[in-house]
Amino acid sequence: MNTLSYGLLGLLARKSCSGYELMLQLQPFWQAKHSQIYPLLANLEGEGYLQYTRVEQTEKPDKKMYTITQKGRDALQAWLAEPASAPITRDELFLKTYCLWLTDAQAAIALFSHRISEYEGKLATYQEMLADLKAKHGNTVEDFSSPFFGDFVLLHRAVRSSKDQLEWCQWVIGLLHDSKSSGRPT
Amino acid sequence: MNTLSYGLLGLLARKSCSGYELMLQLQPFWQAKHSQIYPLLANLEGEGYLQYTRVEQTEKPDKKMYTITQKGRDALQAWLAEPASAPITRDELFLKTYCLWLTDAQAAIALFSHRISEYEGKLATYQEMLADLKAKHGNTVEDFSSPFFGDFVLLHRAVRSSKDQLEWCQWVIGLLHDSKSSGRPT
DNA sequence: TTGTTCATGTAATGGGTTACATGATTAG
DNA sequence: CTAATCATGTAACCCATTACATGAACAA
Repeated sequence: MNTLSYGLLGLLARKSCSGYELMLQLQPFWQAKHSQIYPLLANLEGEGYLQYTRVEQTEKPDKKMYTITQKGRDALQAWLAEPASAPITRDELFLKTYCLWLTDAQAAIALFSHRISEYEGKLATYQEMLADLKAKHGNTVEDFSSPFFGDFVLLHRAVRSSKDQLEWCQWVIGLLHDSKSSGRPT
Repeated sequence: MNTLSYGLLGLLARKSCSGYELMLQLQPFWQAKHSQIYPLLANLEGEGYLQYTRVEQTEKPDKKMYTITQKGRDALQAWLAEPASAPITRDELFLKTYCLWLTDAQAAIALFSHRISEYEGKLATYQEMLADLKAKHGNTVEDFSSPFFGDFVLLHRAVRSSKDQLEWCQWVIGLLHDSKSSGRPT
């Protein structure tokens, strides 16, 4: 059982979903393509952690609705009791930053500007999601026995780290401008 | 050519190193085991991006010192001109946070406390590294044509995001305490 | 008519970890 | 005596992405 499998169980512990829906819900906090999810679901079903029923739809393809079993819930509980392993971050921008001295100021600024425009969009999305959550479940988000508590703190994390990354990029660009004008007079 | 290969070229553009040294230097910003690095180095050497000489040592095993070639430098330059792809983060704590409602307050607090103690150590390490860098190269760190500029901004990033993660964990623990005492009176 | 959403799957390939393998020196 | 550091490599496996495959509805 790998981490993504537990992630799928965690989503299904809230409500039954199709593989496609699971993929969409998972996106913000764990990247995974459908080609990885479908085989895992089949496997989890084979091992008795999930069950599914085929739902026929008109005007849309049929889908498989997966439901967690008691065995699945037990496995989730056991996993939750263990400490989370350290996060893995792989950011190409870190490696490029390490090589900045090999390039010129314009190219360097372009690298960080590109990252800024990427993250401005992400930040806006997370902020909207957080506002929606507060509007709909404002009274329950701070009660940790509600599933919305998890959503609430995760969205806070996403907003926070997006802002942090943006600020860092802007700070670096500022340094690059200073270095360009004072360090190398025309 | 994958991202890690460019990372290795980036390290070797500063100074010649053995595979073992590359592995150690890479750790803080890109996780990679020696079993991944050695074959990549052999491949880069075969393609003409690197050269190596065997260095015999007394009291220590022999090592291969790799040096970047002009072809390697050209490849690095071309890679630097392209925008960095979006970072990938996989944090098991996110998935467990999503499932917090399934567990009790003590277990939840334990999860975040564990993460805090992990990151307190990391933060201290990064802060030390940054202090050392400033002590040794204080005058050059803000000149982007110096390799120390890259080190400087990367260490800033590491310190920043460690702090951000710690603050988030502490904030969540605060909410968990509040929820425990006010939401569920004894 | 071209692209997007919904919906599921398999196959091939690439990226990354764990385990296997060796061997000397040094610190606890 | 055991573990860690230095030093290199291979093999097996797992995890993840890209590409292949199908097909209907709907919007630009």
